Amino acid sequence: MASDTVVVGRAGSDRLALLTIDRDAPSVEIPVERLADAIADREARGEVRWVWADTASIYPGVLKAGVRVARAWDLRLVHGILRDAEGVVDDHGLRSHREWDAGSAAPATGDTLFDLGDASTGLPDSLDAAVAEYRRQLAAIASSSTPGALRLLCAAESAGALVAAELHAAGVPWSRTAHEEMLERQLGTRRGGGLPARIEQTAAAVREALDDPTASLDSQPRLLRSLHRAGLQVTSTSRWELAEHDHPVVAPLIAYKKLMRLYTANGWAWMQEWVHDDRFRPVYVPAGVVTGRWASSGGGALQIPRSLRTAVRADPGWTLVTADVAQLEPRVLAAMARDTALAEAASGRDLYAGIVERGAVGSRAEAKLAMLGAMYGATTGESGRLLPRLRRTFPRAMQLVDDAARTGENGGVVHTWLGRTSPAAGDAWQQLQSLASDATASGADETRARRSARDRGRFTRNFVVQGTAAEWALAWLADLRARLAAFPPVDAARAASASGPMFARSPHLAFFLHDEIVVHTPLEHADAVAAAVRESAASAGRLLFGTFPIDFPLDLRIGETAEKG
DNA sequence: GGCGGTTGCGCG
DNA sequence: AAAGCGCGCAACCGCC
Repeated sequence: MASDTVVVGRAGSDRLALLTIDRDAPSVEIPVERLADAIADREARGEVRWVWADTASIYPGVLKAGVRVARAWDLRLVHGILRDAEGVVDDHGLRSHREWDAGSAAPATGDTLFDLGDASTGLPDSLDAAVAEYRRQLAAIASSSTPGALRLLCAAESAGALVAAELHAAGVPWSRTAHEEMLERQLGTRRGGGLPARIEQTAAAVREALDDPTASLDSQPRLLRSLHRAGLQVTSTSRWELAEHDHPVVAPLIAYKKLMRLYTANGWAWMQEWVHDDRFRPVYVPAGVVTGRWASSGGGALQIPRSLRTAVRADPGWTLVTADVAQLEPRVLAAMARDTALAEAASGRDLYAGIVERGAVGSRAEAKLAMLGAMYGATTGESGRLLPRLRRTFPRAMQLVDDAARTGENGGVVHTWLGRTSPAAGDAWQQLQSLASDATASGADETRARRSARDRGRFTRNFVVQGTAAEWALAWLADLRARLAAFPPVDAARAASASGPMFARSPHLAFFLHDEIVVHTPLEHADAVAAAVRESAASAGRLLFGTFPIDFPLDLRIGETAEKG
């Protein structure tokens, strides 16, 4: 049961090469279509870490064959981390190998078979190239100032890439019926050609209030002119500004915008394009955000309105375990800063209530506003006004974010708890700053430079918190994924077949959004899954922050729909 | 008719 | 019109 590392590369147009690098053995060549079998064989014999160029290109085909891997190392994603990592002093040549900077070869649908990178992405695909890059990465980590943390980050990032592919393969169980009922209830009946009934009615009410039967409601410039003609002196057509005016057009116009948003973003056309076989299969993009958060492409997976969660429905005989972390970012901040006062305020309850109890501010709403302001860099308004009180009560936490902001304003880089480093200031930014410090600089130059410095400070301020929260979430996902894999499969007769061959008979992750997960599980496993979700959250906290007393309480529900109860 | 910029709004 | 971070997407607009 010794642990092995197997590097996968290409050995020709239709052959792959597998090399077990910890052993003195030659590489093995197999036809591309044998990869899933080879992986299944090797996984059955003991613990193994698969090293490959790009999980998003290779793993979907493996899953489609009903095979899963326990551990992987994604050379593309790890390269991105180490290339920028401040703690990597001697990079062992890694940074000069720019060919690993190429984007993923994964198509939006993710259903190519075993495509190990190709000419269109520029990612290297030979076994030799993969082995060489893997060795550079290990050496770079080993010689860094924080090898343990970086190794953890790279492993978590790679595990996340596995989860992303698995989430797409399994999909979110989706009820077209529930979705359609919701659309009809909100938008009215669909009519051939034109807009749904309630949208038409609301549009008519807007035109009536404007006393303009032909007013265009979908073109911002034209709508703005119509509003001006009707005596409403707004500078934009946004809901926030409209809501501040008392005029008969305001209510119907806001209603119209809301309905149109639902219709265009998540209406019947969206369902037609993105929901197939009772599953919504978004494409997740690990590390798609500079902070390390995931992005998504296609389907707007990370922007599904909460009102649509009612369409997320378990298969018959199955249920959903939905969990989100309460106030993840301020908790992460407390642990990073070793701010025991903030950690105590967060302990075992609503963190904002804890802040009120400590007397920093008067109400929960104020506590939330102040804390968000501290992490986002508010300077004005209510939020900015409350900040000094937070600074007095939680000086260590506030100093951490203030330091990050100052570093960014001065052109420096910051890093997350595990060592993901923010991008360096660009040439344009540097030029703007040096221009402003020149003797001949105008007042306008100085203002612009100062503003862009502040902008950058707010970015680095938030980077450390958002990025570390993303690391905690990766650890949570990776740990939970392993726990779910240990559940016994249910009878084939009870299979959720639309979840694909790999997940049809076992509890599986179905959705992930920054600090929230949904697990689709056979009914009889629901309680055990809920326990696993809680245990993995606690485990993630220990993995990142050791014995520092910070907890990560979950808001957890078990039920057939993922709607917040 | 394709393409990038702008506006507005959904999510955390 | 957000104030104060990070995203993706639809629709429109002006331009080539």
